[in-house]
Parts: sequence; structure tokens; C-alpha cells
Amino acid sequence: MKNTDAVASLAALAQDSRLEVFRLLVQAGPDGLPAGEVATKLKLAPNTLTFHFDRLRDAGLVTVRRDGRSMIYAARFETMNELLGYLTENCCEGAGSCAPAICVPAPKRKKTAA
Amino acid sequence: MKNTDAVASLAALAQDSRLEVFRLLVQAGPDGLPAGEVATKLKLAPNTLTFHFDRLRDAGLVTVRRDGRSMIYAARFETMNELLGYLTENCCEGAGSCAPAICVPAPKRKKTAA
DNA sequence: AAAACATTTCAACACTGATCGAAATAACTC
DNA sequence: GAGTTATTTCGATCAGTGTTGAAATGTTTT
Repeated sequence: MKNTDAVASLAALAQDSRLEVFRLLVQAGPDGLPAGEVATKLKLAPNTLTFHFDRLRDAGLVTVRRDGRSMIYAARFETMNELLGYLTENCCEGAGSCAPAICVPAPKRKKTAA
Repeated sequence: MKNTDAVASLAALAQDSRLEVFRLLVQAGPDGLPAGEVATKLKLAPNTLTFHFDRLRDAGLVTVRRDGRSMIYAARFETMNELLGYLTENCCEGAGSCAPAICVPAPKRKKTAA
């Protein structure tokens, strides 16, 4: 990961509403959530939310897909892991113990999982 | 860690020069580096660098101590770890495997270590 | 195809943030 | 205590960001 990309990701997360949105999506897992549901849960105006989603998307932190009239947003764990790794890279010149974070979500098909 | 604190930390890191500064300090370890050395390595004007250090300090990401006429800045690993943990908190509703990052630097006394 | 719903686009505004040059402070050396 | 080095403070400038309201787009239902 390049410095520029890391800055972009960090900037995307460095905002109150956006950080809440992203964490909500992280907790929701790879299936994501419809925009409307996020808007309701966080009490955000739909247009404002779109603005924030765009930022997160530009940073590669979330993906979108359409489902009927809803847009489903989901966290991109790959980017998040790269970012965490970048921050801790070469920590302490190898001294000490450094374990970079890894998130490997297990996709759940429906409510009735495998 | 509260959302506000996380945003503050992320905002502090969401800037080209500051991210470079912070990573440099992370790699330098708990002993830190004098401001002048950072300025030289990253080719930053001293006053600009002070501005950035202030931001990092306000976010609790670095500490300062004076040594002669030099100011020694060092990364605060505790804050960094809290931040990484906050981002991955409750990831995927517990599904999948999530290992939050941890950095435990081993302080080196002098050049001639123990 | 009209009505209702979900989300996005657009234009405007107040606010913050990064950088620069010049000057001030602090500490060490002679 | 004058001179030198290391860093900080101050004032100004300019670009970018978050929010809002109104209107537009796309989708489903009747």
C-alpha cells in the first residue's frame, strides 16, 4: 500500500459520521446493509449519507451493489487490512512484538446459514 | 476508545506529511527521534513540522521530551493499538477470524543494548 | 403510465486545514 | 552576554470539506 492510498483511506475514516458508517458495515459483515437502513440507524439525511458513501467508496473501503431500489453497501476488508498493516509496518525496527490486524470475514448466505 | 477520539487520531494521520512522520516514529521505536532529524529526512520546513507534531500530539499519537536544544518526539503505541482495535471491533458479528493488531515495543537503552 | 419509494445530483454556504515568511523563544558555546 | 543552533509562535493566504434544500433519477406497484 502506498502512502497516498493510506492517506486517502484514513481521510475517509477521519470523520464522525463516516467512521460510524464504516464500523457499522464492518460489524454487519460482507453481506452489507442497504443505504436506507444505515441512514435510519445513524439518523443521517440521505443525501448527506450518499456524500459519505462516495468518500468511502473512493477510498476503496466499501463496495455497492443494487438490490431492487435499495443500494447495498458493504465494507471491503481487504483494504482495511492493508491499511492496518501499513500503519504497523516495520514497527520498532523489528524489536518488540508486533502483530498486524487481520480480519477474514466468513460470508453468511442467508439468515439460515450453512 | 470513543468515536470522537478515533476520529481525532485518524484525522491526525490523514495527511501526507503527518502519516510519514508517524510511520517514521513507529519504525524508530519508543526512543523516538529529534524534530530536526525528522525534518531533514522528510524535507519539511521546521515550522510546518511543528504544526504537524502538534496535531499528532493533540491526538495522543506522539509524546515529546526535551533533550538539550532538541525536542525528541516518539510514537505512542498505546493509542495506535487502541485505534486499530476500535476499527476492527465486533468485526463481522463475531463470525470469521479477526485478530486486532498489537504493537509492544521493546525499549532499547542505548546503542549498546542489554 | 402514474404514484410511491429509495437514493443520487446539484448549487451554495460557513468552516477548517496546510503552508509560508518573519520573528520570537530556548539552550548551548565561547 | 553575544553568537549560534533548534524549535516554536504568529499572521496571512488559499484550497478543500460537510451540510442543507430542492430537484432529478431509477425502481417497484398498481
